[in-house]
Amino acid sequence: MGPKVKFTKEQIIETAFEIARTEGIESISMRKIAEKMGSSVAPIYVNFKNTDELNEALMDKIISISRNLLEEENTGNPFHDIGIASLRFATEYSVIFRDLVIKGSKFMQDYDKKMTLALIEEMQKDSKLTGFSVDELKTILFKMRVFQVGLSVMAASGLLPKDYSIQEMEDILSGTADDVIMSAKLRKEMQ
Amino acid sequence: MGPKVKFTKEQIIETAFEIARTEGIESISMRKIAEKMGSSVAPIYVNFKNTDELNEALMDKIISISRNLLEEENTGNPFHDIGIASLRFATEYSVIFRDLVIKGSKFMQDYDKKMTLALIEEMQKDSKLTGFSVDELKTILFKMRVFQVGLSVMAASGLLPKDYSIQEMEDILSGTADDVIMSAKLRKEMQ
DNA sequence: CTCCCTGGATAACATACGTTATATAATATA
DNA sequence: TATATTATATAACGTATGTTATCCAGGGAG
Repeated sequence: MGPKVKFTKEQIIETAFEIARTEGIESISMRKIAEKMGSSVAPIYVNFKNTDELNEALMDKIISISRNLLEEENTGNPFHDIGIASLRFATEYSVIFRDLVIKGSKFMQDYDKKMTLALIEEMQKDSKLTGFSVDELKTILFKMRVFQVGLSVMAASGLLPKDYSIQEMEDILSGTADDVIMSAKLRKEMQ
Repeated sequence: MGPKVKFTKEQIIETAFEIARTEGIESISMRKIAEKMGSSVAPIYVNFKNTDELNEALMDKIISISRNLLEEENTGNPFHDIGIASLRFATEYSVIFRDLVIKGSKFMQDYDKKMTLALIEEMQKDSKLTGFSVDELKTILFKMRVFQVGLSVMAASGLLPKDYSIQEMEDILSGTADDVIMSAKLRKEMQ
């Protein structure tokens, strides 16, 4: 064998993530990672074939973090949980969140698609939502997704009032959900 | 005098804009502009002191475009007009829109601040909105801004269903506006 | 103890960038 | 026509990037 390993794969990814978190994904560079670790670029190329491979590993870490955030929310209402998890990601990792938004980001698209189906099923079990057709549920869900994306983007881009807390975001999010649902019910009754 | 001018300031800005529109603001470079114009970088440096000055001119053009889009909407309902103009910008110049969203972008923040005041005044004249306090109007406006940002971002990031038209966006936008207003009225009556 | 494998450092190559110094050529004016 | 002006081209400098070839040194296998 050879000398002791001083710089692990995990340490490299963690360092890359730290740069992404503070300066943005685009400003990651091999030399910058190396400098931050106190090494040369050699250990990076031992662990990763090239930049693409490192970026893939970084995306895996980001996905895993967002998954953890979701699992930490456990009200049993996935509708609510996903909204809060997304808001937390957008506020705690705002730079990365904005980077992902620009990218067109398969990340966002996949995340979205995967959730939609599960959510519709959950909505059908919700007592507040009985009596709606699947199409009506889809419309409600879509409106809420739009609102949640808007709130997340505004949070990550400094477009919210100063000191707007996660709690306030949560309130306005569920408040708007109520608006949408209440109005849908009214429209149904008027028919 | 000297030889005829072959590359004007406007042509340079237009070329930079074209690169921004297709590849993103970040991927503008002096050499790329020059190549696209079929010139060297010299004409650019005659017309602009440096990259910063060119970027300023580019932002001016972007602002002017967004202003034009707004002026093309003329229903007299600024609430509606701003929403549609923003949606059109987000769809027609999606790459630039996303770039501006990331940037934290004074552009968005200024745009936002400037509009809020004018909008509140307009809302007070709206017959559908009589009886609301200023605070209630602010909440309604805020919810609509969030929804509109969300819809614009989703449009620009390919998160909407395929072939989702501007008309459909317009419908869901005004539909949600109705939801929010109707619910606010209901809550008021219940008090 | 010696050899060899391998993690790491160093430095180079190629590329792309902003910027600038210099050269060239075209044109209006004297 | 000659000259001064100036729009443009060319090429260089300095910097940052990804990638790779080469060298060094430490530690287990024989």
